[in-house]
Parts: sequence; structure tokens; C-alpha cells
Amino acid sequence: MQKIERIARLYPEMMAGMGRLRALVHEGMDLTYNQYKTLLTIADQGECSLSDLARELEVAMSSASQMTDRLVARNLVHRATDAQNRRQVIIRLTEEGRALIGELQRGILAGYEKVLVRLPEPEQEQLVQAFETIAAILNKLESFGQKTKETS
Amino acid sequence: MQKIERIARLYPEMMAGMGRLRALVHEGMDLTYNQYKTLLTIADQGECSLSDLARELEVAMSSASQMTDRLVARNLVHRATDAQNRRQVIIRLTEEGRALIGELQRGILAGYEKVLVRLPEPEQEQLVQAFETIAAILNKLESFGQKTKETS
DNA sequence: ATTTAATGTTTAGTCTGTCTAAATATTTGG
DNA sequence: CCAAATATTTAGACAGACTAAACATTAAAT
Repeated sequence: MQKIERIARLYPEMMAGMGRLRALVHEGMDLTYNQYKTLLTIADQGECSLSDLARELEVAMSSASQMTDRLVARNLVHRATDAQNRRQVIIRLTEEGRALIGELQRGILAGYEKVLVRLPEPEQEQLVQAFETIAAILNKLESFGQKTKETS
Repeated sequence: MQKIERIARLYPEMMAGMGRLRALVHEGMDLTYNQYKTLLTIADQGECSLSDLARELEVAMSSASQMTDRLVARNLVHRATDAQNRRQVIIRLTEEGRALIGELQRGILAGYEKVLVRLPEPEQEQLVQAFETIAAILNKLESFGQKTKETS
């Protein structure tokens, strides 16, 4: 099958490009991409437990815990034990966190703008389209991937 | 601009999918993805200096050096000082390295095969096509990205 | 020819992010 | 009430990445 070789060859090349894109877009931000993603996830959830966060981020719970530590240390996230179920923890953004995420998002949009504007119109469209295609198709991998991670 | 928001929203989603794909495909390999990529780069170059490797991998030279250390420790790569220019180093695969990379590549192809086969034909094609589009477009970022890294 | 500058690599030290395994707590069910 | 299940934390390890500083070697300049 020809496709297989093509995709195997393209994967690293594409990922390198994605890395460059990310570097350009997130350049000068004072949160790493992973921290940003974590903050964003918490924001999306409104509030959630650590298990929820770990599931969303697709990492082990201890990783989510540590990630949360960092954000708590910067006063971007608040972590409290749930009164109803006291083994659980509830995490949510602080005011500062909410403010920062807005600021970051504006910066990131500006970053994408600056990069995309250099591409001819049709390529911009192709790029967005390709992102959508890949996201849609690879989202199915959740189902048969069986990412258990520490829950095995 | 609508595209900007779309791409900003899609980036993390897509990267998560790419991560799952990688996890599936490289599952059970005894080299990490980065080590595999490094080995592959050295193989592609035939032989190269550390600076060459760092440039190809788009990392700082000290990172390339450390990466090489790991592969040398496993006897997959040979590192020798160049006789012509003795501050330079020449790295190439060992026999063992060459053997392993072949084996890994076969495993990786089989991995992609196993994943792709679950997708309907048209989606397989779309996926490959999208990979190609993104790789092609993002390769241009090299030019205006100015990845200097420790050379600033 | 020496000294200085440029080049190429390594080392040291720090940090993020990830994992597993082993504690803790806290419910929940028998 | 005690055993099992659930939720989190801590400890310890490792990969991978960076910067800054030390070395070594070669090239340039006076």
C-alpha cells in the first residue's frame, strides 16, 4: 500500500512544521504551550476534578496533578477539596487565570494572523481545511486507541 | 477573520490526534519517537557533524549532542572526531543502528497499516492528502521563522 | 609567528513534562 | 464495621530541551 509509506514519511515532516508554527505563534508567551492548553481545558470545563482534567489532557493523573501545581503556584488556578466528596478535588481558574487566558488567546490569534497573512489566500484555506480533516479523522482514534494510562 | 479562530481552535485538537496516532504506531518500540527521528536523520545524512544534526532536528546543538549520547550508549551510532577538522565530530550509524532502523521502519509501517485499515478508504485518502498539504505549506515556515537557537 | 577571533563540541545546571509505584484519604458495599 | 473501590498526592526516575560557560581547534590579522 502506497499510502502507508507516504504517511510514515510525512508524519515527522509535518510534526516539524507544526512545531515551527507553534513556536512562531506562542513566541514570547509567558506560559508554555502545555500550560496554556491545561488552562484552556480548565476554562472549558468551568470546574472539574483532577481525573476529569487528566482524561481531557490524555495524561496520567499524576501528570495532571503536577501540571495543576504549577498553575496554582502562579495563582492562575484554584484547587479545593470538594465538600460533597472529600477525596475529590475541584479546580477552577482564578480571576488572574481567567484574565491571563483572555490575554493569551488574543496574542495567539494575533500570532496566527501574522503567520497566515504571509501565505497566499488559497493556501490559507487549504491549511485550515487540512487541519479540520485531520482533527475530525483522528478524533476517532479515541475509540479504538484505549488510552487507559494508569487505569489499566 | 474566521480562519484564524478556526485554526487556533483546531491546533490543540489536531495535535492531540497526532499524539494518539503516534502512540498507536510506535507502541512497544524500544526507541522513543525522538530517538527514532534522530536515528532516521543520521541515516538520511549518511554521515554528518553534530551541527548538521542539530540543524536537521531543529534543536540546540547541546540537545543534539545529548541525543547522540543516548544513541551511542546503545551502540546504535558511532561518534568520531573528524581527522580533517578536529574540532568537528562525525556521526554515523553503526551496523546495529542500521539494522534496528530497518526493523523499526517495518514495525512502524505495520502500525500505520493497522490503524489506517480501520478507516474507510476515502478517509484514508483524505488523511494522507491533508498530511501532504500541511507538510508542504508549513515547510515554508523555515524561511521566515528564523530559527536561530543558540546562534543568536 | 603570535595573538585574537571564529567555529564546533561538551559539560554543567536547570526546567518541563511524562511515567510508574507506593502512600494517603475518603467513600461505599457487603 | 471492614474490605474494596475511588481520588489524589508524593516520591523517584527519565527524556528532552535550553542557556551559559568551558574547551579545543582552526583561521585571520597584525
